[in-house]
Amino acid sequence: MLFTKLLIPTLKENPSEADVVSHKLLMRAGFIRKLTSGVYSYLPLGLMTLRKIERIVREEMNAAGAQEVLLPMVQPADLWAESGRLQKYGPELLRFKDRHGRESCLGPTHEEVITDLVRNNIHSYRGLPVNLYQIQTKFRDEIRPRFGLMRGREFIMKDAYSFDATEAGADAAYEAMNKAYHQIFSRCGLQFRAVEADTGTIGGSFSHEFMVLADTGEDTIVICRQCSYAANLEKAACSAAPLSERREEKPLSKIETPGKRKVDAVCDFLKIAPQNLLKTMVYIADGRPVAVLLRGDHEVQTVKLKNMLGANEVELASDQECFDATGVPTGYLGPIGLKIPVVADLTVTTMQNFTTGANEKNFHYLNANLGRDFTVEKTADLRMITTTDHCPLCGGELELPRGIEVGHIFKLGTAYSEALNAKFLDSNGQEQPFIMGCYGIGVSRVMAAAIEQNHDKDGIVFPLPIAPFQVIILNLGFTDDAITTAATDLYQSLREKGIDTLLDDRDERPGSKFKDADLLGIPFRVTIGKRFSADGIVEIRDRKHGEITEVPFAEAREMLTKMLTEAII
RNA sequence: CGGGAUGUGGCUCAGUCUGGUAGAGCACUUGCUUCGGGAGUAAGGGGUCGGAGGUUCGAAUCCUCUCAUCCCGACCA
Repeated sequence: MLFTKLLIPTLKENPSEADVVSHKLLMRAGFIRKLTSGVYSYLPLGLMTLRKIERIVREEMNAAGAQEVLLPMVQPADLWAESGRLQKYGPELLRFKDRHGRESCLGPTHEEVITDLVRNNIHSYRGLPVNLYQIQTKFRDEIRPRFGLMRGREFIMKDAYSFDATEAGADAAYEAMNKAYHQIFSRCGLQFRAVEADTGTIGGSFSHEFMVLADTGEDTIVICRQCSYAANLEKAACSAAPLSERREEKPLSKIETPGKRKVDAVCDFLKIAPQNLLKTMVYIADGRPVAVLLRGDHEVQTVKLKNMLGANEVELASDQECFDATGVPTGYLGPIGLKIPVVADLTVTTMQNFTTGANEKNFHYLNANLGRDFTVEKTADLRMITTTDHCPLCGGELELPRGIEVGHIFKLGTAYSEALNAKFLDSNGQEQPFIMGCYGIGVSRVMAAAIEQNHDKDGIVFPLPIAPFQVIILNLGFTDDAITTAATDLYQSLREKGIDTLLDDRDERPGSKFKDADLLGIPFRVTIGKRFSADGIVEIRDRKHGEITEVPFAEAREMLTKMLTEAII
C-alpha cells in the first residue's frame, strides 16, 4: 500500500489520556482512536494487525477441528434468565429494552446462545463431538475500563465452545484447545505462560489462563523456579508450615493498647512480630457479615474466600458495617466472644499463644489459643500467596511476575447444559446433558499485549507475523526520479511476491520518515536515497536489532525474501 | 461505587490564585529556500475556554449544579 493512500495519523506527542505504553503507541502510531471510554475505532493499520492475529487464530482453530460460526450480539434476556445469569452476571451485562418492551442484553459472552443453538440442533451422540467458535465484538460494561485496548468495554474476542458426549471426550477437547492456544500465542510471537486459574463467574471445574509476561500486566501470576507449576493468585495454593513443636499454652490475659489499631502499631507497641498477631477482617458475603482470621502479616485472597463460603459476592466491610455487625470498632476485633460466624486461614491452625483484639476499644488479648479460647466454623487456604511461600508441588522457590491475560480455557462440565436443559440421546437411548468447554482469546487485547512486550524508546517493534506490514520502503529522493522509480519498482516486485509492503511516498523530509517507520514497528525498513544515487546501494534495516544490511538494488528483493523467511523460522 | 485529578483550535500545554474580552509549540494552507533521524522563513485559516445557571459594568478566571475523561481501590471468561 502507499502511505499517502492510507489514513495513518501519527502523533509526535503522547496523548494525555494514555498511560500505558501499548495505549500510547497504538494512539501515536495511528492504529486506534477512542470514541468514548473503553470504546475504540480501529484505523487501517490497527485493523491490519487485528486481521493477522485473527488469521492465525482461525488457522489453528480450524486445524484443531473447530468450526466457525457467528452468533448474535443482541440477546434476549429470557435466555439469560434460564441459565440464572441474568441475576448473577451483574451490571457488567448491558441491558436494554427494544421498542416492544422486550428485555434484551448485549452479549458479553455466549454460553447461553451457543447452548441454545446446540440443544435445538443436535439431539444424538452421533452429532458429537462438536466445537464451534466465532470472532466477534463483545460488550462488557466494565466498572472501570482502562489502559486502552487492554481493558475495553467493547473488544474483539474469539470464543469457542465444545460439546461432548463423554468426560474423556471433553478432556480431549480441552487438551486440543490447550495445544491450539500454545500454537496461536507462539505464532503471534509472544512470551507467555499457561497458568492454573480459578473458574470465576463462568463456572465449571477446571481452567487455565494464558498470560503474556509483561511488567505492565494487570495480573500477578505465580511461577515455580524449579518445576512447571504456574497459577494465578486466586488459584495458587498456600501451604501452612506445620507446627514444629507444640508449646505449652500460656494463660490468656488482656492488655491495654490505647489507640493501636493497625497490625504494625500493635506490634510496635507490644514488641511482637506480626507472625504472632492474629488479625480479624470482617467481610460481607451476600449481605451477611463473616469474620476472617489471618496471621498478622498475611492478606486475604477474596476469591478463595468467596469459593469457601460459596457466596456470589464478597466484599470487605466498611468500618461502619463492621461496627454494626460486631459492636466493636475496627482495630480491636478478635475471635474470642465474637457473635458473627468466624472462619480462619489454614496458617492460623499453626499459631500458638498469639495476640489478638479483645473486642473492646483499646484492648488486646495476649496468649490466645485456637480451640481453648475460641473455635472457628471452617478453616481453608484463604490468603494471598507471597514470594516467601514455596511451590505447592515441589517446594521450590516462587516468582510472582506480572502478566496480561490473553486467553482462558475452561472445562465447564454440564453446568450450562443442565441449566438450559440441553440434552442428547446416548448410544443406549438415555438422555444426557452435553459436557461442555469454553475457550476465549482477547483478540484486540493480544494486539495491546504484543506491544507491551515488544517496544523500545522509538516505538513499536512488532513480531513479524502480526505486523501490519512486513516491509516499509522509504523513498528519500522525492525530487529524484531515479530514486522514486527504484522505490516504486521494488515496491511492485515485493507485492508480486506476496510480501506486505508499505511504500512511504509522502513528500516529507527523511527525518519524519525514519521516525514514523520506527514508530509503526514494521520489521524491515528499506531506505532508498543517497547511497542509491552514489553506488546503487539500498539499505535494509531490521527494526528489532537495528542491524543494517547494504545490498545492490538488484539484489534487494532476494535479500528481503531471505530475511523474511529466516525471521519467520 | 469510594478516593484523587483534569477539561482552553486537530495534538501537547500556558493563562485561572490576583476577573478587563484568548496565547505558545506542533499540525494544517500558500510561497521561497532546504532535503539521510521529526527543517528555516514569510503570509494565512481555525478556538466565544466541556455544558447550564448565578455573581459582576465586565467571567476561561469567582460561586452552584451538571457532564465527560484519566489515575488509585473494589471488580474482572
